[in-house]
Formats: sequence, structure tokens, C-alpha cells
Amino acid sequence: MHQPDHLKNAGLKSTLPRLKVLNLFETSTERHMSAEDVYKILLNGGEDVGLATVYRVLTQFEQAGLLVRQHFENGKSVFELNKGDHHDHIVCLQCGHVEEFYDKAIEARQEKVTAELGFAIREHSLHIYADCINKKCPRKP
Amino acid sequence: MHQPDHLKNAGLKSTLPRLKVLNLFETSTERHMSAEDVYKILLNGGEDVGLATVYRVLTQFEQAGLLVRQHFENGKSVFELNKGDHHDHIVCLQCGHVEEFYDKAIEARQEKVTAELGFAIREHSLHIYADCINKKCPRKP
DNA sequence: ATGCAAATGATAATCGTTCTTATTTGCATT
DNA sequence: AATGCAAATAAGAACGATTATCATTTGCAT
Repeated sequence: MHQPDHLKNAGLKSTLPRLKVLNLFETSTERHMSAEDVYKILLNGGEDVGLATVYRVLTQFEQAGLLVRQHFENGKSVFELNKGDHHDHIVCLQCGHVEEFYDKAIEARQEKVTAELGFAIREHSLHIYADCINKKCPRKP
Repeated sequence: MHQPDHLKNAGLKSTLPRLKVLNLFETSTERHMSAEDVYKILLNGGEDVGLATVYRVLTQFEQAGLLVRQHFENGKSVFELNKGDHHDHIVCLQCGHVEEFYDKAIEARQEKVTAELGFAIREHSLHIYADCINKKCPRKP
């Protein structure tokens, strides 16, 4: 799906670290990863990259539209592959698991409220913090 | 409105730094202030407080329910007097001005969506980032 | 093969925030 | 009003996430 050409298309040279990071997001079962996550996973996988490079590459991918950045309340950013859609997030306070959702009604009301207050909406972040109840917590902090 | 007794009621000794911070939030025209903001304003006003104390006091006030903390995407927290109501925020990307709003429909949908996914909602943060259009930007970054 | 701009990696620096510890303060008790 | 002591403070060190610096290496067009 995303391949070296995607880097070229985005105006980015196809370098080893970039391919490694992109590949990780495409193959990992974990959709949401922080810079530190990516760094550690690559190291543990025997891939040799610098932490600074990971940060740089993630930011470039975000600007290129390959990844989307989420700022969570603990002060860390997590990244996810850009599926092209927009969605918001529910974060389990117990296990940190992230669930995505999209609600047309919420999106519509946001537009309306913002316009009424005389703003032109650019972006928004809606993060719901909750406890899993029905589901088993899939991963501990 | 909020006075020394409020500190006592919250189980907090009525100390000078605490009174200064509380008083600032009650009298300032700026409703949303970061720890750094509070620190600088007090210093400029000739009040001698430590930055660490400001952080501690803000956190205590948050726990006591006197203030509410907001995490914005730049990684800074801002605090505001707890009016008792809940509301979300629109932040102007140009001037940083913060506007508050409340939308019953959005709140209701959040509850619904979260419940449907098997979570018990604890809290949420909805931040809309936008540009002022009708209004003059009241303050530059 | 060569050259050079662009990218990398190691490390230092920065920023907001929290921790540590010696000193000071609020306040209940004499 | 003086005393005692736990609680609170101030200064600075420490911290975690992120960004900047800069010498070295790489991708890739020639």
C-alpha cells in the first residue's frame, strides 16, 4: 500500500530510516505509537536508528500526510497511519488502550457552534478518557 | 466569592502564596493562565513566589476543585477558575485567545458513543482550533 | 565513479514540570 | 505574647519529551 514511491511522492528521499519507520506503521498490530515506542521497537528488532531521526521522520511524515499526530494529556504524542478518514479517540485510563470512533452528529455540531462564535474551524481534538467495562483490558500501562 | 475560608474548606492552610494565586484568578481579566503566566504576573506585580510553589498550588487547587486544568496541544497546561459548569474550548490559532462553549448535543452523543463501545466515560477534552474571523484578535502570541 | 545537497546519529540543549532538601511559616497550644 | 511542630515554601537539581547542533554519512543525479 505505502511503498518507497510514497516517500518520493511526498518529496522525501527514500532513505533507510524512513523506510523502516514507514514499514513499522504498516506492519505493526499497534496502530498508535509514540516516538519512543517506534525507537524501541526498531532497536529491539535489530534495526539501528537514532532517536532524533525517529522524531524528525515522524514529523516529516505528519507534514507529508502519511501519519496523523495525536497529543494525549500525559504530554506525549502518538502517531497513526493516515487512513484518510477523520476520527476521534477514546483512551482507557486503566490500560491505555486506544479506540477510535467517528460521530457525524458531533462533527456537525462542532462546525455549527464554532461558526456561531465567529471562528473558522481548522482542526479539533476530542479525547474521551474512560474505563473499559465490557472488554478485557488488552494491555497494561 | 472565593476567600481564605475556601482554602480552609478545601483542607488547605491559608498561606500567602495560595492567597496570592487564588486572588489572581479571581481578579485577572485573563481567565486562562498557565503556571508560567501566573508566576510571571505575580513577579511583575512585586509578589515574591517560587515557580515550584506555583505549580504545587495550582495542582492542589485543581484537586480541591477550585481550578480546572486544561491540556492544550502545545504541551502546556492552563488553569481556570472552576465555575461549576462543564464547557469545552475553542482556541484561536492566530492570537491564542480562548473561548468557551457548551453544547448539550455533543455531550449527549459522547455518552452514547462511549457506552456503545463498552467504556464508562470518566472525562473528556474537546479542543477546537480555529481562526477568529468576525472578531478582532484580542491578543497576539 | 564523483560530488554535493540532504539526511543521519550522537550529543547537547530546551522546555514544561516535578522532586529534593534545607529553611520558613501558619497556627494550635501554652 | 512565646513555643513547638507539622505543613508549606524557595531554590535549584532532576526529569521526560522533544528539538537543535554539527560533524559524518548517504542517496542519487551527473
